[in-house]
Amino acid sequence: MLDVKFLRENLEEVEKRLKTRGGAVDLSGFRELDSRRRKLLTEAEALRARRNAVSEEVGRLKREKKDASHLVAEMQEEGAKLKALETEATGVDEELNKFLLEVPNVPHTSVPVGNDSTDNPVIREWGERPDFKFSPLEHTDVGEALGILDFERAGKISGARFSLLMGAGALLERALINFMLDLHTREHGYTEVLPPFMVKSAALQGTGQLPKFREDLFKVEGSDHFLIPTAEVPVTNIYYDEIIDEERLPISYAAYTPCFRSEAGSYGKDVKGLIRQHQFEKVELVKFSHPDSSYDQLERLTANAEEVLKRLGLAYRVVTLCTGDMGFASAKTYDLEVWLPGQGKYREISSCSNFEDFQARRANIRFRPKGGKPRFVHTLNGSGLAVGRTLVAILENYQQEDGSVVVPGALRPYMGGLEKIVKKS
RNA sequence: GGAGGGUUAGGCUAAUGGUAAGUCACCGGUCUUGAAAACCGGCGGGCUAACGCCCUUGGGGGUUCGAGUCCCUCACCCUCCGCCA
Repeated sequence: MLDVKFLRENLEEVEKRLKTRGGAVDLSGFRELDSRRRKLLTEAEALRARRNAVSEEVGRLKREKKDASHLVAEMQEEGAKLKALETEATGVDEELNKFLLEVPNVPHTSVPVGNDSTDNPVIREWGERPDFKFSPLEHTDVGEALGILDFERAGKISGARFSLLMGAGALLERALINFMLDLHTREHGYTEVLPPFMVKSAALQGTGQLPKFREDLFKVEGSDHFLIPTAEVPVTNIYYDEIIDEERLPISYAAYTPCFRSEAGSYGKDVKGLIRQHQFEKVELVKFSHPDSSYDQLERLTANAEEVLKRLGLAYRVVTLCTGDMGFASAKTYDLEVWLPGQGKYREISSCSNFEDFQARRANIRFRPKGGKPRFVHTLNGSGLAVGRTLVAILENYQQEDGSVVVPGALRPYMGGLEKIVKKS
């Protein structure tokens, strides 16, 4: 959510910059709503001030055993006026709030202007793409041939966009989770968190998924619970409505969770394989930062996610999302894209964002500067990494001509020393 | 599921229906060579150039001239019982 005062004072500039995100941005209603709200507030406050003064006078008269009935009668009338005014003010307030909750974050000045993913500049590349002496298969073919991936049977159980990992496939997934968590907690200074996998709507509003993106979520029937679309939601909301001691910043958390997404509107996209699922596993990195250093923290967080790919020996590139491709709540986002030889493309495997105070304002997460008033923190997060897609990358990059898959060295300690996944006879 | 107790500002804690008192921590100041102590001030949010004014006692609603306090409702926490991995 944007700061009302900031919006009031910079409306034209904000509108101009939000337009670069593409889509419909209409802030024209703001001025009217804001001034109506302020006018009603002033009127109601004046009435309340009078009521408070008169009530005090009534109390004084009663204590002195004097008659106060004329004042009481007067206030009974005034009370009705005040109530009407308050009802109207509450209405306008709700309208303004509803409006503000749907306004996206303002892109940082360093974000390139562009329309879509084709305008995202590549800022660095790492690693060698493997050179195959044969035509590399997609991960679905590799996995199904090895008997470690089963989409048919997953379909019987849960329908489309679900998967079944068997044997070495399930072990590989578990190894990746443990490897990533160990790397971030032991070497990058993150504290491990295992949060709830269901959250209430207030938490989703805090991080920005609600109210605008309800259709992307799975909701539990008959209660105010949603399945988390990412660990960002429960982990960022750990400090919902809290004031954090300044000395504790930055706070860095790493969390493994499954993620659940309805993928509404993505029909026909990535229908095959593990790339786009209703349920997938992810290790997420979340930071709470002092506003002065949040962009340094974004660089560090991104580097921490990249380290996973480096240790696994997977070629990747880093792109800066242009204004038209950024998420709703983000001020700046880097995507990590891993090379998938089976598809012959780079595919997103991590998305690292600085939300500045956009989420902190919604979730009321503040810190107290030395001797000063509480200020909003900056929140950041990034995948470190999407586990399912990492498994895809391993199957495609480490596949052998005989159909086996070599286990990257970094993962072998997590797989009982297994060096190669082969078909079980 | 049943019974009882609870939720007040960063923490802790008070307030016969009369307009949120105190305390600890923290910040600033006076004093001091420096520090501590002591004393003074500040320490939830909004509006205002300022003086001030308004809001804030878990959420929502009601009664009342006036609600932390009374009533209704919801949420969460604690204790006990039942069920349960």
